[in-house]
Amino acid sequence: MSEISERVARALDDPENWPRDPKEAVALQRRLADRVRVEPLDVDAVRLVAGLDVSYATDNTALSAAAVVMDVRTLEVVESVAISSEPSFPYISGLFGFRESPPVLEALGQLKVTPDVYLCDGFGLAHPRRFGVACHLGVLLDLPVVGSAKSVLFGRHSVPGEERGSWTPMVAGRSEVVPDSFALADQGKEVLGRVLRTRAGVKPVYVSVGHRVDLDGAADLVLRLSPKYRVPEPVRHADKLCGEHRKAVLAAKEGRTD
DNA sequence: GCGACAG
DNA sequence: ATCTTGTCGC
Repeated sequence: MSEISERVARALDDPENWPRDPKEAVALQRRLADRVRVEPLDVDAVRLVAGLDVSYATDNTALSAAAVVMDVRTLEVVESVAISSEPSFPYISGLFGFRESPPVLEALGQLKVTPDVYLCDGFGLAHPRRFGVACHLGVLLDLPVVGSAKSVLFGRHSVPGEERGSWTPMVAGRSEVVPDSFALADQGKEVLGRVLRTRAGVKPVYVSVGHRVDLDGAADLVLRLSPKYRVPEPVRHADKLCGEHRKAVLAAKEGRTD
């Protein structure tokens, strides 16, 4: 059994990790948020990154999760895993981790290789209680996790330049576009994440720390993983894989009428 | 009380 | 997230 499998099993098997209603979930987030650690990440030392994503059926009765491990330097897929399951928690903005983590953990448990860093399709610290899904997975596994989201949930920010690589800080506060977020950050406002232009002239992505990384390292990594498309490659591949997997499972089910 | 609200 | 055709632009 790999090192990841053991961590996954510990996380999934502990009933304390899986509240059955939103009220308990919020309370648990507040407790787990204290365990998040921000620390430097040497991106040059990173080799394998696992992109994570989940695809849901329209009727909300089925889902598929995928983990795609890529070599940061060559952007080649080293290993990919997809699993199917059923939703165990409703989608509630702010409680995303409770819905997304179980299937993602299940997929990670089947990995043979050991990624250096994990990349989530969602937020980390840029969250009302500083506990987005990237923090959630990071704390449950105590492994480095980065969050990269496609839209904003929480945080004020200005618009970065149009060229690839330009960015602006996201500071604490209700989601809103402000004239100059660098000025706000200089005023001592808590920096929660970074609005990063991964592709010239295209809507930016929102990067934040999940666990055991820092914002500079997280943004550096996301930019390196997005040489051509807006969404970083490992997440892009995981998105495609879990979508295909879910459809394949559905087709197989209908074919057998059981 | 009202509006906002990752995937 | 998912359901969907065409369409605008590099």
